[in-house]
Amino acid sequence: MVTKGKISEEVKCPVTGILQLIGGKWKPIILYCLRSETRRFGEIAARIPSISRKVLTEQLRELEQDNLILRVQFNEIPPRVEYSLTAMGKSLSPILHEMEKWGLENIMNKK
Amino acid sequence: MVTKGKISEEVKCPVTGILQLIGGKWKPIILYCLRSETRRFGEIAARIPSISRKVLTEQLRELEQDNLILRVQFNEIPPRVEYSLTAMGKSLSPILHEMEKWGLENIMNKK
DNA sequence: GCCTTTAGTTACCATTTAGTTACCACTTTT
DNA sequence: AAAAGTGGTAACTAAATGGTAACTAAAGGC
Repeated sequence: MVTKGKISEEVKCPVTGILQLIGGKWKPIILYCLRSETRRFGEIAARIPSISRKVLTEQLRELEQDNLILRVQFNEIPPRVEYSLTAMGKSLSPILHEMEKWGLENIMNKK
Repeated sequence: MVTKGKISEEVKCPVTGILQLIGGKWKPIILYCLRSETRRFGEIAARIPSISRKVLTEQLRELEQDNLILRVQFNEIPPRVEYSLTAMGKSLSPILHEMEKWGLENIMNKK
């Protein structure tokens, strides 16, 4: 148990704080994928082919709990679930946009 | 072995690419810590108290290999090592700056 | 009757990442 | 003689993350 005491000490660092929300391997990509559109579970999975459904489910749940995305479930058969960004999720878009820009400039045209 | 094939397919996504460089739990904080100044190993460790020396060493090595930071070793006794951002590392600053801004607005004044 | 579709859940295992503890080398200070 | 200071490394353990396979629901198609 290291965390409890240290977090409060370190949350002087705003970067540490945000990493607790979007610091996972997949979360920025998921948010990036939802940046402009509401998408169904299957659509997200199709756009991020290497994520497994289980992990996608877990990550979406965490993002939902952190109030970054909204999950709307339609009780139909077959089921339909739509995900979209909340206001807080949308407020991350400058970060994602900078990441996208950097990626385009530094990775895409180098390979 | 999943990666090889999928990476090339997915590097249409610039966010995926950048996450391979700065996606770890500590890397953004380390880069943020070096954003304006050259710092010694011990200084970085002091500013990020909950990271262990081992993990800090590992992360610094990876950042160095990815050409984001520069490591300069002075052969003195006691030894001195200075880390600073490379041009490529500095080019990440808009991202770090947006993260810092978001953290300040959304986390710091909420708690 | 069985397969398909969708968005999961559950159980279980493997891999990756992170953390702890002890220790080194070398000189100066106490 | 021993401790302090610096930037680590090695061996080991723990935690986080990722993956697979089997299962669910209800209606439609063959």
